[in-house]
Amino acid sequence: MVEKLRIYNSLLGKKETFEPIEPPYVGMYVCGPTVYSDVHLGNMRTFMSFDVIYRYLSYLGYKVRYVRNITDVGHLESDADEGEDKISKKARLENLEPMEIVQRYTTGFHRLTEIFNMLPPSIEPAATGHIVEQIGMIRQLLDNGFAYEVNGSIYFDVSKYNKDHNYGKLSGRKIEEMMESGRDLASQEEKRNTIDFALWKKATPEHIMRWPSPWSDGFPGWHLECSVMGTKYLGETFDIHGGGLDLQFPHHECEIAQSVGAYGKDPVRYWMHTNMLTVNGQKMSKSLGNSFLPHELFTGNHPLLDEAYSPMTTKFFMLQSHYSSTLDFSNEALKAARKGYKRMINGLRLIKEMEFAEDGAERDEKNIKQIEQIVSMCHSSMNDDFNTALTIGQLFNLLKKINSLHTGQLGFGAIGRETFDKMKSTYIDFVENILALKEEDPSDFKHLVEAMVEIYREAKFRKDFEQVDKLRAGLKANGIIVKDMKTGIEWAYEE
RNA sequence: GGCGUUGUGGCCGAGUGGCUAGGCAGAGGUCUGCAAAACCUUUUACAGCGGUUCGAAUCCGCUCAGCGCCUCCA
Repeated sequence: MVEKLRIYNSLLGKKETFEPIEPPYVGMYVCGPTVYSDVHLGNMRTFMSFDVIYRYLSYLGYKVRYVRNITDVGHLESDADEGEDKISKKARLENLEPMEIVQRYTTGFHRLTEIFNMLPPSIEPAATGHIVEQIGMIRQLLDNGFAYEVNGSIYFDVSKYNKDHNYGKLSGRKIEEMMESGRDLASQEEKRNTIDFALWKKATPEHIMRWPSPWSDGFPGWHLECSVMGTKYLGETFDIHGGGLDLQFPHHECEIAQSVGAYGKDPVRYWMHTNMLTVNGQKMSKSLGNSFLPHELFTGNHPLLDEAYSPMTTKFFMLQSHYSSTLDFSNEALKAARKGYKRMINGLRLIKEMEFAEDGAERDEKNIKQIEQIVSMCHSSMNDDFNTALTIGQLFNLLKKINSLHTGQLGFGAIGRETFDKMKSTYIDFVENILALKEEDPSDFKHLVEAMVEIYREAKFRKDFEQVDKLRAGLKANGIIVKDMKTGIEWAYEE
């Protein structure tokens, strides 16, 4: 491709040409889920977006190491109710071991990624597996004078850091303003400034998840795990760091401060943030109670849903917007997406079966040029900050040509073998490998069998034995046997 | 309150200083035993008011409305 990949970098607030630090290698870190409850659809949107980004980077030939963590340290619910963390709270409610909670929801999350046809990341590190490294980073920050200890807890000294560095450069904040607007909460008494954040918290007696450290039995601060694991697996400076827009501040801002404070280097070249999924214009979130669980969507079992929507319909719906735009959920939009998805998949089935056949049609330069242009637009759309929405539009344009070819309205000879091959590989690559949409079988195949058996009954009644034999053979070939019994005609699985 | 961000046709949703986004829905047509699919054509746009410009929905200003972050959050 002539055109180069451009990425919107949150750090600069503009798109820039993507240049990896050490091509062809690319390091990408994405903040993964906190596994104390089911991930909801909004969470999945982010992971799905980065799955497509991962796939497209690979498609371009980059060797991507994709790290997506699992946050399994129960961080504090909020600064207000200090002492209890999300995971141990959930464990207490459900009468389970904290790690049982972690295991359950991690497994659930993994199932979902498969259902949505996502690739596993290269490395999926857990925060609890990196306590030693986190303690190490805290030591480094203490040595460098950016952290201080109070009663066994360690805090990051933001104002000291800000003397020589710019705390707030990612989220566009000014430290003075934040210090004024900081909230007056009990847990902040230990901090020198309200904007300081915890690197290590001493555990209260009832806190279940705890580890020994030089300062106290306790647990690491939330922001630390990403800094530590990103550095460990991708280096002190790596290419891409992604996550939901709601992590931009304070989480990502703190990550930058920690890395710069510890290693003196900016950790990330390109910061990418995915926007929120909304319901009736409001952010979907667990705390607002307006979140959809994926299975609620798949079953239609939710007060706001008219009916069920399949995983691929959902995925298509999400990919029809750009990752950096908010996307609002509605039944109408989902229904429209379902039709669009099916149209696109029908096209995939067609083109996969289609082979070039010289039919003597006259070469049609206009059509060739159109197809070439659409193909190149597919690439340039993705190159333009992974614009899946535009890309899908182009694929539909390509689909028109495919369908015309299929119905004979456009001759193979008109476009020639070369253009045909390009069209075919582009459509398949983009739908199947980049957007990663796949065919969904109609779930109730039993209805199909029942319909066949009904035709069998009628043929038998007519004594059309040729038809009867054909139907029986067809079913048997698919592992279904027809049973002609005195009491009636039934079917069963072949034993 | 501070900082952002968004406002596109019946719905969803891209995009852009002048060149058809696309999907869904609607209308007409081709094809067809019927139906569907497919293909072709097609209607209703860029929140409001000003400004810059040969030309703006696209840039600037103001107004209105929504949303997000500032607290755990993808």
